[in-house]
Amino acid sequence: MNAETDIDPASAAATGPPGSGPLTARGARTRASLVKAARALFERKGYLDTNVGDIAKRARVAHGTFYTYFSSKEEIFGEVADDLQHQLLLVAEDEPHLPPGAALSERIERANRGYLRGFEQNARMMGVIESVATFNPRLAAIRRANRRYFVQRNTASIRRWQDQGLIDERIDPSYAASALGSMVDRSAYVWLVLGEPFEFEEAVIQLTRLYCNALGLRYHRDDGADGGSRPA
Amino acid sequence: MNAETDIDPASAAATGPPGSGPLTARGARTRASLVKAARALFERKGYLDTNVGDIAKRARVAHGTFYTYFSSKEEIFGEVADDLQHQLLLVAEDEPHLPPGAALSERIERANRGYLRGFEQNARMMGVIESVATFNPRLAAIRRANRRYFVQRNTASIRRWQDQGLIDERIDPSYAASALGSMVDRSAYVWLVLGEPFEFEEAVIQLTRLYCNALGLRYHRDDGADGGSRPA
Amino acid sequence: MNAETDIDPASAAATGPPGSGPLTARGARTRASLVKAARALFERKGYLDTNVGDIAKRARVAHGTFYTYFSSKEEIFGEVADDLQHQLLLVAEDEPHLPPGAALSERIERANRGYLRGFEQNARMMGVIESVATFNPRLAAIRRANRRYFVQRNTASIRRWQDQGLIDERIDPSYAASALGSMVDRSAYVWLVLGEPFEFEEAVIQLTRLYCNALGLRYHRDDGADGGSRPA
Amino acid sequence: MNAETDIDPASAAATGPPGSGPLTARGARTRASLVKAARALFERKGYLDTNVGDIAKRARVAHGTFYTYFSSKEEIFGEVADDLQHQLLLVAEDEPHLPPGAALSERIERANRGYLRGFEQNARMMGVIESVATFNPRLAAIRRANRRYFVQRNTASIRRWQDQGLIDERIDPSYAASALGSMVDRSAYVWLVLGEPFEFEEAVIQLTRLYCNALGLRYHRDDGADGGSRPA
DNA sequence: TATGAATGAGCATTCATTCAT
DNA sequence: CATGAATGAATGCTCATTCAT
Repeated sequence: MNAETDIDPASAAATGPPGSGPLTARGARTRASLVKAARALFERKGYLDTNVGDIAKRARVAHGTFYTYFSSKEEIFGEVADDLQHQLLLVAEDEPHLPPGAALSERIERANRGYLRGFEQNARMMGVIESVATFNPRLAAIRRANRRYFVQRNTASIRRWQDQGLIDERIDPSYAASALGSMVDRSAYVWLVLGEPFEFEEAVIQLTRLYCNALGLRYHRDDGADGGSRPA
Repeated sequence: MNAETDIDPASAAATGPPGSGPLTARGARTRASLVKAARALFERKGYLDTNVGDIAKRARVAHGTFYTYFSSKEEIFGEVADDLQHQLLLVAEDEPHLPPGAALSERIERANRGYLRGFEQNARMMGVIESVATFNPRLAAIRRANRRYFVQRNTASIRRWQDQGLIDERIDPSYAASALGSMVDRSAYVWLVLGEPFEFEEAVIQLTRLYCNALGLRYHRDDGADGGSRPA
Repeated sequence: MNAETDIDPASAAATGPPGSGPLTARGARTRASLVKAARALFERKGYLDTNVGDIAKRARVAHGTFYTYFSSKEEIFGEVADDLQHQLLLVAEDEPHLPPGAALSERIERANRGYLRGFEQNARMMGVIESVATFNPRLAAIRRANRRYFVQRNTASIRRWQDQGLIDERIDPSYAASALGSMVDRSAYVWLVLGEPFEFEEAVIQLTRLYCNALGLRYHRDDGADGGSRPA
Repeated sequence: MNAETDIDPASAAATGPPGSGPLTARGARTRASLVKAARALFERKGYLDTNVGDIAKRARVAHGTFYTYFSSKEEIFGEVADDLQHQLLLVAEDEPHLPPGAALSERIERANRGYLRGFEQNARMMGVIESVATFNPRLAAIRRANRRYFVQRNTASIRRWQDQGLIDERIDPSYAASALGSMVDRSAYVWLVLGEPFEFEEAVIQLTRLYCNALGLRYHRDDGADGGSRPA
């Protein structure tokens, strides 16, 4: 639902010479160890303070070997970010499936939980990706495109719900999709990267409640109460 | 309302000798031109791509003169960010005042408009500040503290509104303050820094509607309708 | 980070090439010592085997200081080559002046002697310049332009001599200027750079004889003989 | 006549184990494709910008395979230069043979035409060889030896012609051989490598005229005129 | 023979900061 | 206060060559 952190999967695939080509088992091992080392260092020291020499050293290969597989620090960062994106999707899909007739609010809750869960498991790296996107034009562009995709998807959903009379008709779907996406995104960042204290399950519930309320959708948990979004 | 971008005003004042205030009028002028040059360059090229030499050159002073007034690039950046913070507050206060008995939703709308307005007038710099906060620990700490302050204030407000029976009682004030603050903050960033298309007034209205709805508060504009957050 | 390509209109104007700008006496000294060191190293080790670090070390300045005055190895090489060019002209002008009514052949001899003399005094560097011109497009372009200038000048002279009936009328002035220029140029290179054995005065005389003969011009030295370019 | 660009044929043959000749047909093919690829790249990008990896890639063999056949980039360059030398000689010999009693000037013209023709057909590579000879001591030494050989041969010819009373007796045979060789050599380079405009046949004629004139030898083309090298 | 992974020395360049004048 | 020269550590990247398979 909120995945503006995606790295365009195509970009990595399109990577030409250095990363492509046939790989022997040995080469695959070396490459993997470089990626692993890079991720560890990016997480610990951030993008700027990680240098290629460090990555190579940690992967126990010669400095020059790095360039057998990647043409720059930026490129290996893209790969790490890409890998992470896959993990995020997997985690989100791993959430227990809902019964066929599940309420809309339950589906929103599930999506929020999935997103937070994925973010939590990769919090350090998510923070670094966010950081890099603020000063690296290429990353920024990918992020923008990704965000656009998700916002459009959510815009369509919201519009459909409106047409079905499920939610507040005064809401503008695209603003709502954008702003509520920002809410979830940023909350995850604030809690998991900046370290603002929170409790996971409660966060999911509150986030979902705010989300549903905002749309004008009922959301009730564990009680028979109406749970209307208006007091009294 | 959303001002996690604040730079602690104390930080600049706390700096030691090299950053100490200028005494002569000439010194004041030099210092001001450095700050002005720095801001222009930070906006155009970002923090990383701006170097001290450029700042001095643009301010038409010798390279070394920079260090008469600032002990580092980081310090002058803090000052620029600080100046900007003042502007933001001034802009927010400049919003037309509401009549004494104005509705809560109107106050929220005013705050959102003020925040967006201020952000809009300094969008480039806001983007750069956000960026620097992602990789500079000192900036990040200041930002965290600032955000904490605003979230706590809003948490108190929300709690009070709950006590007064104005809003959804199932909402947790601190989560709501945090998440809704994130929504407004991040939306401003997405629209004004990342360039996602939006229209100012509509954005204010929609943001306010989502905000009020989320809290379970009525918000109606230009019509006599109930404006309840639930459809039908 | 990715904006080093920006050219700040103001800064560029103010900066100018690293080599320009105001120079204090100290700066002038440092710059001169860099140029001197560079020339010495270029002569001894050639262009490719001379690196910026060496130049700085020999000039007894920090590595980075080099870049206060020159933006690259290529640039300082250009300066050294330029200086040398001035020397060459000075040397050529230093040849004893001929009496007003001197014969054409004497003027050719004087020119050849002047050229060889200048080349001899800077033989090492002339060799290096020739070398660099073979693989550096910028140097090559300058050389081409330079050569064009001299060839055109000589073409004009030859044409004039032809009009005056002084030389072989079947000669094409531009081919002659080009080819005879090549002869003198290359001979100097072969003798003074490649080390092919020769004796200075004899070389001047023989070169001039071949030159005059080629043009169909009489050239006699120190004797009353006819000195016609044809035997018997 | 002018072939200072020769690469000593012995040099390649003298190379040790790594460069030893291929034994199998397959090896011969691999080796040949490496040489072909190398020549293509040297011509297109010059010596310095061509790297072993590129050569191997273009020859469609593994990087390491290169070293099965050549011990260094320098060595394969020597081989390419050597091959070219053979071509040059073949081209020169391919010039139509002269009748038994042909005039000296005709023989000179034929030699010049052959040299220019060969040079023209391999201009790019000739330029690269010239370039490499300026910074590679080994190539330079080979070139010097080669040039010495041709100059000596021409010196002997000129001396013989002098003894036969065919040419200017005041000419020093070795200076003349050297300088006139330089003239032809360098003219070919200037026209065909540096791109100075010229027309092939006219160039041959003018070069030959200058050459003959310089020696004090008659040279007339297509007319019964005397063609004396002196006006009037 | 062939492969292609691995090596690691080498180098130009940047830039925040210091310091002598 | 101002100047601008000087510093030198830091780092990404190249590429000829070796080596294990």
